[in-house]
Amino acid sequence: MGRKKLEIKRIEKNSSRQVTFCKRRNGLIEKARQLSVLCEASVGLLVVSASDKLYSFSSGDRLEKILDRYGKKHADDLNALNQLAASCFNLLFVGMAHGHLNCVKLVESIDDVSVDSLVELEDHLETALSVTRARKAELMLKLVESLKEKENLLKEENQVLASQIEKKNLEGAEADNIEMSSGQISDINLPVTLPLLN
Amino acid sequence: MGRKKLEIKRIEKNSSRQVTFCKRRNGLIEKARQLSVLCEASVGLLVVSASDKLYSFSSGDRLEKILDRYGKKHADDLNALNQLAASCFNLLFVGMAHGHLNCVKLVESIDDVSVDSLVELEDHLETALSVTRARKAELMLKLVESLKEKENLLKEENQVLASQIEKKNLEGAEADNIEMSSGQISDINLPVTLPLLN
DNA sequence: AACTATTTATAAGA
DNA sequence: TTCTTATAAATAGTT
Repeated sequence: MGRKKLEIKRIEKNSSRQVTFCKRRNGLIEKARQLSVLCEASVGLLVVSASDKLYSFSSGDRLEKILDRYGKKHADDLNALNQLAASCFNLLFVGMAHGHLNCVKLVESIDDVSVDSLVELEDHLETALSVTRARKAELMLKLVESLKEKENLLKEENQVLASQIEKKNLEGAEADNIEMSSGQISDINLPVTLPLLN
Repeated sequence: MGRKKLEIKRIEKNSSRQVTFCKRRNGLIEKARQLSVLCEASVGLLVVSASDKLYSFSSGDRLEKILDRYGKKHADDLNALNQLAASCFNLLFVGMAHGHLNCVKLVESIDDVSVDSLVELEDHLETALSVTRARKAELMLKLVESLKEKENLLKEENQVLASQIEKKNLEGAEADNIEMSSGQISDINLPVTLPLLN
């Protein structure tokens, strides 16, 4: 869209590249904004220049809707994960949007000092989220399994009792050889409330 | 760029909105690609449709890989969530970093505002994740409750059966004093408390 | 999915 | 940078 058709490959001339970057970046961000407005879509855009300057756009107000929808949704896991991924990325973009969620802002480059804190942050999050959660899922599964097991035991027990009664009925008034199996009457001792995930 | 000038506000007509979304989304992604090629910039783009479909572009191959990995994965989604969280950070802080995806190149100095936005980001992320977790916990709880209910029904049935047998016994051979204790035979190891997430 | 009249974006030049 | 302008691209409405 200019005086000449431009091949899509790295622009060699330094100044041209810089000018084009500036123009096209602005254009891209504007397009992103328009898309989000016209079509009610969530759009997150992040651009990092060759000189490490960061530019971003995020359509901010969509996030809550997504999360809300997500929480209430009974869709399949993959779909849910997609949404979560969307939310996650959206959050990232939002977070980077330097304050106000709806406007395009230039975020200044991050320096070496912040690298450390970012790495730290990442570690912190990962630690917080990964190990304990896996552990919790494991325990939940065990609980469910044990309940199912218990259910089976009770069913068996019922069958034994039922057959005993039947036997009794058949024996009728005869003198009795009553054999009582040591019935497995299971005691149920479950936590009344389960501590929930936070 | 069309037959008529289009005001930038939500397109009311449903079909038009959808068509426009499709066209402009493709255009946007192509523009993002061009920018990254022409100017050697890192570009990350994420679009979520109103119907929660996810579209994305990333100048590195990281985003596609991440999403791809996701789609093909059948592992438990708690674990997947962890990966996602990690991936988000990787993408943003590492993958996006100017050109070379594995090293973060940073120049200028950080300001307080960006620190704040990072803190905010962390909050948002945790919120997003906890919504998911809460949903999962809810489903788990329902399962556990239904199992417990079933268990109670079986127990009642057992008691009825047991008392029938006892009655039989009393009728049949009165001389015997047979006492059936409802022995606590089975006791399944249950986690009494579940460690909470972070 | 195509088509095409228009609007937009932008490459080059100043 | 920023503006101007010729031209390439994108796309709104239509079929």
